[in-house]
Amino acid sequence: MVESPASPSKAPAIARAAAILRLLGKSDTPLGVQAIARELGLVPSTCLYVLRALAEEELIAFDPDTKRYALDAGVLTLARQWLRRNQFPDLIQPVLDRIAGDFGVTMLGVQIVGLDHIIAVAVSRSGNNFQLSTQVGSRFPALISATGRCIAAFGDYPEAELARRFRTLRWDEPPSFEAWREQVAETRAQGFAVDDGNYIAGVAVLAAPVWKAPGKPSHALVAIGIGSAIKKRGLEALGDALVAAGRTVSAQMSGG
Amino acid sequence: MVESPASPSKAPAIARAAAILRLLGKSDTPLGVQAIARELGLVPSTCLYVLRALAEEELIAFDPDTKRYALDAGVLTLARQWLRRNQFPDLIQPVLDRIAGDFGVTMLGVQIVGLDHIIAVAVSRSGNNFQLSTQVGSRFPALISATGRCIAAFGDYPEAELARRFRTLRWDEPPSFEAWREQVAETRAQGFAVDDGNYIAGVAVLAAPVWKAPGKPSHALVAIGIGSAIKKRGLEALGDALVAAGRTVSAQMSGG
DNA sequence: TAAAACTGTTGCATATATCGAATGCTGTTC
DNA sequence: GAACAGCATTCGATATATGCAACAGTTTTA
Repeated sequence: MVESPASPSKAPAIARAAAILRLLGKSDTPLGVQAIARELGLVPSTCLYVLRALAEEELIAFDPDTKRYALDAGVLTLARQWLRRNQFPDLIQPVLDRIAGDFGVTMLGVQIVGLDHIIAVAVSRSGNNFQLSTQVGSRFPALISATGRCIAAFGDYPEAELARRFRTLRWDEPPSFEAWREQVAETRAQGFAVDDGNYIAGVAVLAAPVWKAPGKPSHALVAIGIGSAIKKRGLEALGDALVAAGRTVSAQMSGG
Repeated sequence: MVESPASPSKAPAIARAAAILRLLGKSDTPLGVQAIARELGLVPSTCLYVLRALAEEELIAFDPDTKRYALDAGVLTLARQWLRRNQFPDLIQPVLDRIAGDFGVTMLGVQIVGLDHIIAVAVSRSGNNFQLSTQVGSRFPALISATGRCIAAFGDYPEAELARRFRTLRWDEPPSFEAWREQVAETRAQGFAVDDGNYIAGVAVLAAPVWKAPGKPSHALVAIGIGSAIKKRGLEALGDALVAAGRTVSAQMSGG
């Protein structure tokens, strides 16, 4: 269950700690030592030491009565510090709010973590649109949906790697790799990507890239809405708005 | 700079990792291996291994060009998971909003982490009140201000421990320990605590405890406002509102 | 009520993560 | 342009964190 990296890490305790944090995050209820050790394939005693160390750092909370462990508020402090140092959420929040309002869509600002995945770092929900719910901190595979086409179009990744990753994706209505490649090419041409019901049936997703520095895009602006509603109001207009906003934010991020 | 625990941990890598995360959080700019090692008193090579492990887990980001490390968005994911599993912020947010609006104060929901410190986990700023700024994830010493009197009043801690901790606090207008003890007694009697300009001159802070389970309070509701403005509208009324809200939330948390 | 099955926890031998010095690299100084 | 100074990184010896087996509670089962 715990992944083994190609070159064995010189600090395995940290990989274990991270796995424990993620497991506790996933779990809806606090877990005991044995349950954690079993789930992650760890030796109970080692697991106990890691848990104690994490509790010492207040990243996890220990309930002496039930002997159960859960995430603690310390992770919040780290997140706040990350947010404080990152201009991207602050920069794009007003942009997201404006586009969400203008077009009646849910807007996301996402950070691109290589070809592996993307993380939502800012969200704006339009009022009239009922919850196409995504929260800050949510993770998605990098190549999925419109954002995926964006990353493929502007990331300059080797074809073979893209194909390999593409096969692992889960869509409501999977496009063929050939169709997808064509859409990626189109994305490169028009500056924004469209996912028309592939990822989630009936839901349209648009995405435009943002660059912190020349090279691969670092972030993306994403619009999500009911497919029919978006198309009625003009898919092009929304796409152009995303591209324009992306350009502005890119300039601000590389300038400042 | 890195604190040495009483009983030496069996997983020191984790303490180092946590120290690194906090250091990177504090820093306004990405740091190199040597800078981190020097600041934390670590051996550079060990520091490097820890950094690589953290980067592998995407808790920190590594810039290959500058060879610098910074917090990564992975910490956001953990924070989101913590928030998802914790009912307290959700429960109190409407309560905070209401009281903030009614009394024109800034409201905080805080989690109590023993006698060591408290962490703000929910915030509501009243519109007309200019920024008495505190953000979610902020940490404060446990015994400071009104919340401190609350913790002392309802926590049943040994007097010596309280006195020891009390001496380390930094106030704008420090009360004497005797005066403080008296205020703690009063807090116990009336159910809420008041800090009238001690912590921050001219600023009044009120706090009422919240219990998840019988024993020591687990959280607190905190009101912050300009002293004169609060006193004009009635300090008692605000205090009673806090106590009532605290009782309601306590019931919901122990019931559900 | 007994005992079985589970839990969290400890002591000890050993594989191994850490340390400190040595290396190669990059940018700076004279 | 050469020597320096600082950096990140590697490498081997050793202190040590880990894995295993045994222990002691606690709840569930017979």
